[in-house]
Amino acid sequence: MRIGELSERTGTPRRLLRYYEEQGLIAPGRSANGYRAYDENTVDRVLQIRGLLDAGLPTRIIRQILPCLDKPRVIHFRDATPEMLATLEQELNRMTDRIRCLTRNRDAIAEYLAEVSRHKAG
Amino acid sequence: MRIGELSERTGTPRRLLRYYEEQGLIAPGRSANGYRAYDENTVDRVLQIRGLLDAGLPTRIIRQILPCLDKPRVIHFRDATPEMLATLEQELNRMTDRIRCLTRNRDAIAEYLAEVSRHKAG
DNA sequence: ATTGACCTTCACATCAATGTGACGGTTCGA
DNA sequence: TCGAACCGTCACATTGATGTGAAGGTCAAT
Repeated sequence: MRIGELSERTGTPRRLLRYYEEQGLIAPGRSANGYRAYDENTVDRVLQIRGLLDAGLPTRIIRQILPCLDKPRVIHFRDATPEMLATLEQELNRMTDRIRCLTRNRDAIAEYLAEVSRHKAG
Repeated sequence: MRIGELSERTGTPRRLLRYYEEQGLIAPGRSANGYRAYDENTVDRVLQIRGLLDAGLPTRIIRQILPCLDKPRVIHFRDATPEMLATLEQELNRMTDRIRCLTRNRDAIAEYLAEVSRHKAG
């Protein structure tokens, strides 16, 4: 598919699709006329990228973790350098921290809303 | 305490502590000489702010949700306008989305690391 | 063949979070 | 009283993610 369709299907401005490519997050082919050619699973990948960006990860990190998330999992042991593994472990920890923080605060908001609605009902 | 101590105890540059204040996230008093005076629980508040920022929330949103998270919970019903409640609910949903995304990807990284280490061991 | 809806690259603009440093006042200990 | 280590404001710079628009190529339908 071309960039317009991908943009529509992912709700992502074309500008950003090109930006993600520039950042090495996606790598579309090119058709004869020079247009970018995306395959079907790029849709999911873009959504995944956007989710991670929205969760505070910078493109630099996303670029590093994306290859580990491909299904079916194929491990390129060239890439699995000790530094890379250390980075991954560190990011994994940061993600866990984020999850904790988000969960705690989300639950607090939920409690607040529950209490407000209890008040209105009571 | 003054800004230096708060900075050290939260690992946050002074510049940012002033920025958070400018954004209405913290509101220190002032001592006679004009120095900012923070009380003890500002430490936790700053850590909470940093966590939320790191998880992708903008200061604008953090400013809105912080008052709902104060313990002990005191609901200022002036603030609980329908629009405010709608915003909170929406942010709650976005946070849930983020948690889902982070959890999924974190688990995938964990699996990847497990597989690599299985390979090294095997 | 022209129009309109695509696509391309390039470049400058914006916004939020953060870095950095200038310049000056305060406090405290040697 | 001097210097070091704080603090204050102000302001300009940077970085990453994004907005926007110009100038031009491609292609399908009329």
